[in-house]
Amino acid sequence: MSATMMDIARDLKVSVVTVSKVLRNQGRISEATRKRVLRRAKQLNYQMNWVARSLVTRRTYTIGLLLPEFTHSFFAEVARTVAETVRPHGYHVVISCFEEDPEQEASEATAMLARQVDGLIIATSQPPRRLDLFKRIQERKVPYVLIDRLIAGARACFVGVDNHAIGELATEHLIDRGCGCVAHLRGPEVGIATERLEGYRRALARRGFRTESRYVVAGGHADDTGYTGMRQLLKVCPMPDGVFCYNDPVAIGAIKAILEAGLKLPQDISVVGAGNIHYSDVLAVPLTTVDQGTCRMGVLAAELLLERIASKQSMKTRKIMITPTLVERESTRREA
Amino acid sequence: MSATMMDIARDLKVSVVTVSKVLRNQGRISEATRKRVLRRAKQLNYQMNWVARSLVTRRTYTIGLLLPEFTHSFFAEVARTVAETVRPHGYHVVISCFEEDPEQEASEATAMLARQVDGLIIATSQPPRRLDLFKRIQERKVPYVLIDRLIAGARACFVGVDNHAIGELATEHLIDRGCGCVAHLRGPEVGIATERLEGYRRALARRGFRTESRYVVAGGHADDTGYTGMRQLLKVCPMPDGVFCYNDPVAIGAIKAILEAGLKLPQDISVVGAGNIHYSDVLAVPLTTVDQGTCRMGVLAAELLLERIASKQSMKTRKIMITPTLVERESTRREA
DNA sequence: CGTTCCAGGGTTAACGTTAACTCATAAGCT
DNA sequence: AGCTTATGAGTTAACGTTAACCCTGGAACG
Repeated sequence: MSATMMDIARDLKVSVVTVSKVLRNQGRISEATRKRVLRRAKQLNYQMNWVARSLVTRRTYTIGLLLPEFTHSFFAEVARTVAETVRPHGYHVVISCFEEDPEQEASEATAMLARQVDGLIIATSQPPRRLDLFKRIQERKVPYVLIDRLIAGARACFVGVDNHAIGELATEHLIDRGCGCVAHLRGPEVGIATERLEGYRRALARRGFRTESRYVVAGGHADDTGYTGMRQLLKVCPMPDGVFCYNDPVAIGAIKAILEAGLKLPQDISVVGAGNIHYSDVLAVPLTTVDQGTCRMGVLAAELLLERIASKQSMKTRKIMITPTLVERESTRREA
Repeated sequence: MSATMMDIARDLKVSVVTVSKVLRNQGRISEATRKRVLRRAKQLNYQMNWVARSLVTRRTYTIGLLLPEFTHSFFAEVARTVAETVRPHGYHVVISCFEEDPEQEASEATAMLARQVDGLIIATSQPPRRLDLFKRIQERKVPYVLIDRLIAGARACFVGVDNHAIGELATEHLIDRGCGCVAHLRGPEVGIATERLEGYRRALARRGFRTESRYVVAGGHADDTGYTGMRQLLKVCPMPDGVFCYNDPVAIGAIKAILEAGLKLPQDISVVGAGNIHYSDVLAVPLTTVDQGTCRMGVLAAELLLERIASKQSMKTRKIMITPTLVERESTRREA
């Protein structure tokens, strides 16, 4: 079908190896031969077959990115930065999304290993039910980096954000702005959400408040749970005057419920989200949120993985914790 | 490193081919041998090397998805549905984003071809400056499907939405709702935006209005251009009482500008977007928009590609046009 | 008893490329 | 002249699988 090195070699009556050397700029080749090879390659519209090359070099220059979902803008952002970071190094990214299903996560990871990826970046499902998966990856000696979601006790590289700090930052900001009753719309039962809740608790305690369970409402990842959760909070007496939301989508849902109830932001209730997703600043009420350094996370994970791929012997595992920062917009009061 | 069929064969004193046959469920193998092979494979934690298999079968079971950007939720949605559609057929998806840069598009496509993808789905950059790219793909006889963005005159399969209809639907809806002065925040200089503008013009003409250039403001893909564009429109005299926005992000930006100016939606101005992106219904003012059948687009493109991959001889090219539908929410007036 | 047939394997040669050598030839040096 | 050295190739054998064919021994058949 398409031209191979053998075609070029036959046409030019040289050996395939000579062609290979020219195309890789390796070995000693006379200028004359080099030019002939390159010309013929261009004429035949030659394209290297990476499958064949990978088989012998044992490198695919492909890294696998395993995400819970595409459409969550946090993960989309991660995917973009990872791809951009590895591209200059000649790597490609295969993305797969397992929809928060541990079984699918395992099967997707297996498929990637079978396709001989050079490394993996994984935002693993929570709670991690398939620890055998990581044992298998480790056995194959394929380097991998966990991102965003840590596996407790695993000896693996990790890049994520300090979720305790997120909770503390958001809650203290609300208190600083004069909120005397700060509620929390917490996320699902996963480590990262629990840590944010923990940060919320610590901040309250440090400022002399008690955590009251009626002000902590369980929820999920998406905006619908923020909406229903907020409606629930509005019925609590006394009504909270500040809400720390697990993430921005939840905060968006919460804001919708608040406005629907005829209340004003931030006069009646202040809201803080987390994530600093793209739309959070074009909302009707631009969202005060905690930036978790999404781009830096992608870049750092990618760089860490490249480093691990380059250094054959397993370096000691590293855990990188990004320090979150508060982004003040208009969903929290200005005055103290 | 990791076990190969040869390891299994050596251990069991059978030939590699026997192992291969067992693992593929092909050829005649006695139950006894089959069991021995499978057991040993499990013991060794054997994983098929797809690179080697692909080299000989000439199929990678990988399809390439070439997108202008990840983070735009439309493309993220497409990516998700494509991946979900092809997964049951054993295919994987390699996504690459070229950031609206034709050169990068060409180089990413080349890299995918080199990696021997079985097919390509491309939302090509606009205007398509690298037609040679598609000639090269065609020469290689790799099936491909264009999505969302068509190349004028190309003999290629295509799945997209009827952009004229989007413009007409949105504009007529605004007129039906009593808007006497409908403006348009148009997108960038690409075919798809021009078609929406054309639909806007046609609808105006059909209802007896003239298109006035001062009510058509140029912009881009993102919300910032919607914001600045709307601020510009608000200064026009008389002020429009209805705006058809090129897409939802632009509409979100426009709404922000409108609210900032102290005007009310939909009482003072009605806004229609296009795309029906996820956040459009959780905004402070839920957005009336035109749904472009994003999921169906992904599914149809994937199915079309699979069909083309399956049927070796090139079937006749097909162009599938999705009919958009209006999704009425609260950014347009109810009363006529 | 010879022939056919089939189950259950095995052999050989790819697939397209690269790693690791080897081998002429000519040039440079003593 | 005889030795080393550099140059510009070529040879051979992988990499891990599969396609396409070939073989053997026994059962079935007339």
